[in-house]
This record gives sequence, C-alpha cells and structure tokens, in this order.
Amino acid sequence: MRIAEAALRCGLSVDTIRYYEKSGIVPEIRRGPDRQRRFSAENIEWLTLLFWLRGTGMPMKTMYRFASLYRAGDHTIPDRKQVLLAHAEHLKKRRSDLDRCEEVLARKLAIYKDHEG
Amino acid sequence: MRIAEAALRCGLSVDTIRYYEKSGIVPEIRRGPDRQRRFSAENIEWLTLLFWLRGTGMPMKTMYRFASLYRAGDHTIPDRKQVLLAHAEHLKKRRSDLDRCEEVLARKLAIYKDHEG
DNA sequence: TACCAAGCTGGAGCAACTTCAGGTCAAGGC
DNA sequence: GCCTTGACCTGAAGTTGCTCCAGCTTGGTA
Repeated sequence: MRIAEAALRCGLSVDTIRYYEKSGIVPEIRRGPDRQRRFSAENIEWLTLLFWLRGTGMPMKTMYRFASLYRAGDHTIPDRKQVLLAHAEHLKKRRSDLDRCEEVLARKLAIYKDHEG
Repeated sequence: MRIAEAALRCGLSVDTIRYYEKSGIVPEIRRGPDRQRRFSAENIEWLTLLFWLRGTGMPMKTMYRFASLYRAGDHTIPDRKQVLLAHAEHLKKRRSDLDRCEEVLARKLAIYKDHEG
C-alpha cells in the first residue's frame, strides 16, 4: 500500500506520516524498487495508534520513547505497557477538563440567556 | 492584583497572560503608576475562561473573534453565544475521541496482558 | 514520445507558546 | 544615601508539531 491509501486508513495526513517517519517514531517502513514507501498492515496499525495518541495529547517525545522500546525488542513490553497506562491516566484528566469546561460554558451561556442567537 | 497572583488564579502562566494581552484576546488590562499590570475581577474571569477554552482546543483566532465581539458591545451577545455553543459542540467531539482512544489503548493493553509491569 | 498523477526530498512557514537577555522600579538592609 | 533583592517589564529568539511549497523522479497511458 502506498502513502495516500495509508493516510486514508490511519487518519494522519501524508505529510504527517512522512514527518513521523523522519522523526523516528514509526518503525521500518519498507521501500519499493521505485524508492517509494510501501505500508504493511503493521505499519497501518502503528500509525493508527499514533493518530489516536497525538489526538489525545501525547507529546512526540513520549511517542519516540514508545517506538524506541518497540525497536529494542519484546523484553520492553512491560515498559511499553507503562507508557500506555500512563496515557490512559492522562485521558482521565482530559475528560475532567472537558467536564469543567462544559460547566464554565454553561455558566457563561446562562448569563447570555435572554438574547437570541 | 499583580500578574503573579493573576496567573495563580486563572491557571495560565505569567508569560501566557502577557502573550494573550499582546495578541489582543484580553480586553483592557489596566496599568499602575509603575506601568505594571493590575488585574480586575473581570480580567481574572476572562483569563479563566480563556484557560478552559485553550485547554479544550479553541484556536487563538476564535478567541480573538470572541474578544473582538466583546469589545464591540452588548449587541454582539448573540454572536458570542454562537461561539461558545460551537465550542460546546466541539467538546462532544473531543469526548468521543477520548472514548475511541481508550478503546484503542484497551485493545493494545490486552495484547500485552501476560507481561508484568 | 509526451504528458500526467503520485511520490520524493529539503526547506520555509505557521500556531501557540516558552525562554532569554537586558532593563525598570519599589522596598528593605547597612 | 547606596546597594541589593525580587517582581515586573519589553522585544526577540527558540521550541514543538505540524503544513505547505518548489523542484525533481518515476510509472503508466495516449
């Protein structure tokens, strides 16, 4: 699979995929004889994970650490697990931020209540 | 109130407050005879709103629009209401992103299930 | 053979901060 | 009276994470 289709499947843009590869947070994207990228099912799996991690605020540094652990082999699985568990904790924080922001908006909107629009 | 206390109260950093003022998204911060900023209760209210809006992903452009509407007077209240309602919609989208990311993490973690850590 | 779409690289541009260098100003200590 | 300290100031440079662009290659079609 080429980069355009990969982008459609994982949710990232073509440019972002190239940028992520250059940044070393996507392991081993093969090249064809034409020097163009060919994406495997695992590549797509990985990129899709990155799509969700970045969309929920994981910094590239952390993604880089995750990718490095992956490259280091199976014995790093406990560490990788920790990275994902820490992010799951972070999601909780984000959720409570959403709750709090909703309250703030509701309060503001209540003040505007008598106005049309 | 000076900038250090204002930062503590609204959640933004001192630098971010200055940056926001310079960007024109905070209406009228008074200065003392020493040319330093003095924050009113309304300033804190406003900055606190900005804190929550940025923390949930509102772009500066939109904040700028909101501030401009505010400066233009009470007749813009319906428009301001629209900005906040649109952001409330955006929060829903964010929430479903969190849900989706939690699923993805759970799936990954399940694969790692037999490893300690 | 000429052209077109899709892909490539390196580099510039951008949003939203963050950090830094260098300076002012009021208050407290000697 | 002077010196130091700490909070604050400004303008500018640096950082992160993309996003866009110019100019080139390559494979397929007419």
